Amino acid sequence: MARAGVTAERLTRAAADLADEIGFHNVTVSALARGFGVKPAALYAHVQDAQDLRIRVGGLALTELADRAGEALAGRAGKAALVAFANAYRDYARQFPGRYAAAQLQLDPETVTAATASPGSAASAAVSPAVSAAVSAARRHAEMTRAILRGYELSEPDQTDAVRMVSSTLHGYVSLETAGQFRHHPRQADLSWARTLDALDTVLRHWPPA
Amino acid sequence: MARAGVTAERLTRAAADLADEIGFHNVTVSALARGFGVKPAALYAHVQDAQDLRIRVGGLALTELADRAGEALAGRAGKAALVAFANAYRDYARQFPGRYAAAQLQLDPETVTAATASPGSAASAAVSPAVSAAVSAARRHAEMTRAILRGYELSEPDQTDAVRMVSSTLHGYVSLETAGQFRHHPRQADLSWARTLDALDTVLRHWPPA
DNA sequence: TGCAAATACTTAAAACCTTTAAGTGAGGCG
DNA sequence: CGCCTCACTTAAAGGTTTTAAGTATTTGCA
Repeated sequence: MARAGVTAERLTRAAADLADEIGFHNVTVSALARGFGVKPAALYAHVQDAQDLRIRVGGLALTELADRAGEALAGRAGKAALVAFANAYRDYARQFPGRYAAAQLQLDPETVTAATASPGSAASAAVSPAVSAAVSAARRHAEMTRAILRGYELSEPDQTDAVRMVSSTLHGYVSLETAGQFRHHPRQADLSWARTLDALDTVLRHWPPA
Repeated sequence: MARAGVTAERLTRAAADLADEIGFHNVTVSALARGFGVKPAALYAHVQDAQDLRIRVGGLALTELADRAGEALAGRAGKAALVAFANAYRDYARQFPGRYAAAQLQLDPETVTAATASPGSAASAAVSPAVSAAVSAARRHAEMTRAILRGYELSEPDQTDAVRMVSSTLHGYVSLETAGQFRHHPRQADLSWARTLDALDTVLRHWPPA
């Protein structure tokens, strides 16, 4: 009975890799156990349950994505920052579709609120560490998006509105593109993407008054 | 052995209702059978399999959404059309979260390509009718979005790029909002939504040259 | 060094799920 | 009236998650 050396981290990474191969929603505890040459029940020593595992993969993806986006942002400002950030985002989604799907995991609202409310408080003690990690990675994304907008001199509440619009457009585009929605028309998705970023830049420079 | 009167349509509607209640990915053939007071195996007389059922729900949602969007669009042009269309979209997603999730179902690319290539051809005969319905409903959405842009006098390929940007922004916003992403900040999601639509209108009126 | 405690893994089992195949009964139609 | 179709049931195989209890290995400490 040689030990397989399973840990929560290795499990999460294996799940992420598997998700990129066969699709996030096809990843099962059983398949993962097979990959480690171990019985399914063994995994429950490292991970609370299947949902916990999924959330960990989501957290991993959000963290990796934030790291790449952060690198892309380094030393850039204005439109260059926007474009580099957006491309990091899109490239990641195309290279790691399973991870990207995991990052979009809809945590149930109450859990998110609890984790957001007061980190380290009694209320958030009930929240699993995986959820906290995912939520804090999501916050990093929001902060980076806000950092990009510093180049556009928007003040509150316009800045928040603009952060939401930029996030929406980037996420929406990548999401629709990977869903194959842009394959109905011959226009290359790369070109539309470039023009969409041009348009975002334009509207950020000329943000309409309320 | 009284007949329960199950049909594919009733099944689809029940699945959609259940999805709105308990979440799309929690809908099972078994739960659905229980709702009809019938054994799970009975449903396979009306529906190919679970995936077929999911695609039907997606098609139903896309169709309902297209109907509402179409009504919202009637008699409007320019920004009024954009706003009415966008609100129809967002309202639907908030009122029917399970259906909306079903509409986002990622059909696998090859299937979509087959259904898109040549409707009614030998190639698409292999595609299930549910897939065809979903794909054609998706096309209706694209056509309506294009209709909105007629008010902005964009010519190809700008029009296609703009269609993609608008779709992305609307879908992305609704998707992030329902995922609870906008709850981290006190700014009301309704207000950011209105400003996002203002911004979309602005950029469509001043679409940047290539 | 050697023993005890912690822990990685197995076996076993319950409770779900999907799906196919074969059988039964009821309703519609000639 | 009898037959056929078709909605539904029963039966069964095979997959999944998850808990509980047992076994063996590694760790850590005296």
